Amino acid sequence: MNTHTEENYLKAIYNLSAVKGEANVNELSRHLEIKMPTVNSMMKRLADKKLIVYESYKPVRLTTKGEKEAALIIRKHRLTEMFLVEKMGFGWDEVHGIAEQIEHVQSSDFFAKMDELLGFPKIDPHGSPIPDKNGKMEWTEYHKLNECKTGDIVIFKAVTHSSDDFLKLLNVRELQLGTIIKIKSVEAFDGTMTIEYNKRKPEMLSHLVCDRILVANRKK
Amino acid sequence: MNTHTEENYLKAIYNLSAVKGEANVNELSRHLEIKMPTVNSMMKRLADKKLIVYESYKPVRLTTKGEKEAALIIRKHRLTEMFLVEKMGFGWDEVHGIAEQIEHVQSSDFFAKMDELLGFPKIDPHGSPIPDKNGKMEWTEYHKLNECKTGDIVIFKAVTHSSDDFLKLLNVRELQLGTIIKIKSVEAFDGTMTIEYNKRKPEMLSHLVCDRILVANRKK
DNA sequence: GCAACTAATTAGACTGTTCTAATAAAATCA
DNA sequence: TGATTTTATTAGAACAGTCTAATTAGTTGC
Repeated sequence: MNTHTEENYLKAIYNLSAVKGEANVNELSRHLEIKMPTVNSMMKRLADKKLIVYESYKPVRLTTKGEKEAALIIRKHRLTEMFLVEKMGFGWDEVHGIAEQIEHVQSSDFFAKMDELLGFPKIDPHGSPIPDKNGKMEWTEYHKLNECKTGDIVIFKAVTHSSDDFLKLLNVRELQLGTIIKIKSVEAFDGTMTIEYNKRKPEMLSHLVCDRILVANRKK
Repeated sequence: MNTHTEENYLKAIYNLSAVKGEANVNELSRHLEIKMPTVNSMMKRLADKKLIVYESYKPVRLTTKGEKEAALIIRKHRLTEMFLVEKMGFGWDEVHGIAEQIEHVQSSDFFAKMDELLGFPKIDPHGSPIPDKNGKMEWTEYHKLNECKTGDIVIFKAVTHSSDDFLKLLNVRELQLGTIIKIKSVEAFDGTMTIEYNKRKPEMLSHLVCDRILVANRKK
């Protein structure tokens, strides 16, 4: 008996927890664009339902049950994104908002069919892993482009944020998942990187952009 | 700024109006499985928004505005049903419930893409016409199987109800849209029809079933 | 360690959507 | 036409989800 609303709270807690293992009311409020007192009262409700662990004035954590529910919503979201890109011809910068609506559809058949038609994908169009039917998810060990040094050659594997504007910036520069990137130089002052790929002329990427790009060393 | 709820009321009024041009509170209540006082108060809200014409103790009618909104929701519903059947491999008996959820997605791009991928279909998997982007819909002149006489040969064109059970009954009997049906006899007492099609042995269909099957004379 | 700031909570209100119980109007039918 | 049944309405309550304003608890910086 999940409401749309509850699912959005769980998803937000899940995403924020990914970094620190917990989320505080203030962050949730900003992320969901819902005022703090509202978030606060919802935390009590989620705690009553044993979906989160909540004590006054402390950050919240998902319970095992809450984590599983959140992961399954994220599974639906990411399967949908993949379907929209692979089977319907949308761009990776167009699918987030649509998937946010479709993820709330209550029909396991529907998502099972997507999964099957896609050949049981492990990642979404942004390189993020798709949790399995039990809510288990495996993050391959990537690192941020930011953390690379001059001379490194790496493969673009995923983005950590999927905002329209960010993805369009990458589109314009023809940077796609799988692109092999060579770091030509790193500006000491502000972290701006100059990179080369696809035999194009060098591109410069700001620190903020490099912080949102995940890469793997060029082996496999 | 349509809510999910409002859309469901409009759709119900639209569907009930198809027959008589108007709908009363009692019917709406049964159809939506929402109690009469709730429906009643919603009628006032819809009237305030100029979506329906409502006077106490009288049936409601959609305004031009309300009719257009309803038709556009039905467009989304039927496009979705067609997509689920044609592009995802669902059966015509499986798609109604899923489409009821997806029809509320707010993204014209999403439905435009479906429409395009489907080659701009004019009918849904149950033979019902899909309203165009302006909410205009054309019903070809079909008649009920019920109204046919012994000896008539007709083509199965559409169903007037899409309940699971009804469609499964047709599945079991291999009755599909396009099937050419010959009426062998009609039972005078209860209207049961004996029909023949696809070179199978004759089948008997109850009056209720025949009432929900729309057919065309066998010309075009 | 206190002042100032930030984060979190409480209290109370409002909207949307639903309900039940009671009442009233309209329709039916004998 | 008057009694009965059906349909519709009003009144009032409830819950989910949101808000603002006021208060309290923690945190940070001298």
